Formats: sequence, structure tokens, C-alpha cells
Amino acid sequence: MSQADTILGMYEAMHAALGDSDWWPGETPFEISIGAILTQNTNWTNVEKAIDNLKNADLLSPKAMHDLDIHELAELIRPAGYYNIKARRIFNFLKFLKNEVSYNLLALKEYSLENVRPKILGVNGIGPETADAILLYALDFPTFVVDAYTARLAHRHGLAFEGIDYHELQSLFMDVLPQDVAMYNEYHALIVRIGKDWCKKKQGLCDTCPLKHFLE
DNA sequence: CTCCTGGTTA
DNA sequence: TAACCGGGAG
Repeated sequence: MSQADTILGMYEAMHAALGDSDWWPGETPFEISIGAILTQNTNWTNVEKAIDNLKNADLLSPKAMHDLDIHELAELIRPAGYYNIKARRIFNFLKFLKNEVSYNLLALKEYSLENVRPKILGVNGIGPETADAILLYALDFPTFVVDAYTARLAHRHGLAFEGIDYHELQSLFMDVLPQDVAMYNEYHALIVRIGKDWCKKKQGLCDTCPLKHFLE
């Protein structure tokens, strides 16, 4: 089976077994963007607690959050871990929104992907995965999100070497898949679900995994 | 105890 | 390349 057939086939197998993921969890593009920063190397259940704190404080808008003292912000997002660093990163992102689009996040949709991606990557604390998550899930740009789960799954299925570079791994998928926002959205979501429940770090539960037929 | 939808700094 | 950031859940 060719590499392209494997990548396409895995998508079909995951979707058939798990169904639609309805990602990203979040009511607004701004909430999705903040969630993307908060979930860096962090369990989503912890991120939910932080987002609930922000919601209860009525702070899920760029301007309201920017006007907040950074220490108060850090305290509110404490359950998500790395809270001091993440408060700074969120603040950097808010400053970017203020300067670039006057807090109007959706105005970034008027940019071209090639133009806006480097701008978001220029924010200290936003790396390639977080940037792509914001671009795909908050702004509907056709960019494929890869993460630690993607690398692990690709490695275990013989698609990539361990420690493959972010953009090489991304190209592996984007060179094969149709340029389709909905598919990029669903594919990454399915990979995360597989990663959490089957393709675990220490030992994969391959015998019951929906992707077991794609092992070498 | 390990792991979590990373990224920056030294 | 490695240290660092970190609370919460299993």
C-alpha cells in the first residue's frame, strides 16, 4: 500500500469507527484561539477549567482580557498549568490582535494564509502547532495541524522517522490530502482521539485500535 | 508514578 | 540539546 493510500485509508477507518468529531470545542473563534494556547502540552480537561473561569468572569473577549492585569489572568488560567508563561503568551497574542486588527480576530480571515501565518508565528509563545490550530479551527484556513499524536501515529505506522520536523510531517499529509478545510479539521481531531484512547505514549493498544489494519 | 492536542530560552 | 514551565487526572 502506498503512503498516500495509507494516509487516505487511515482517515476513512478512523471516521468509520469514531464518527464526526465536531471540532474544535469552543463557542467562538476567540475562545478557540485562547484554548489553542492553553492546551499546549496540557490535558484538555484542565484547559476546560481555565476557560470556565474566564467565561464566569465574562472575560472571553479580546479587549476585556487585554485590559486585565496579567497576574489576575494567570490566576484564572491556573488549572491549565504553565499559567505564568501562558498568561504572557495570551497577552502577546492580544497585543498582536490589538495592533494588527484592532481586536477584530475575524478580520484576519481577509488575509491570505501565506501572509497571516508568519504574522501569528511572530507572536512569542505561538509556535507552528498553535498557529495552525488557530488558523484552521478559528479562522477556517486550509492548513493541517500536526502534533505529538500525529508524529507518534505516523512513526508507528512507518510513515515517518521519530523526531520528524513539524513542517515535514505536515507536508506528508498536505501533499496527499485534498485541500479541504473540513477534512483537515476532522482528520486532526480523529488523530487526537485515536492518540488519547489507543495510540498512547508508552504502549499503544493496537489490538483494539481502529487503525490496526494499517500496521506494517 | 506518568502524561497531557508545545514553545522558548540557555 | 536540554532545561524549564505546572496543575490535574488516571
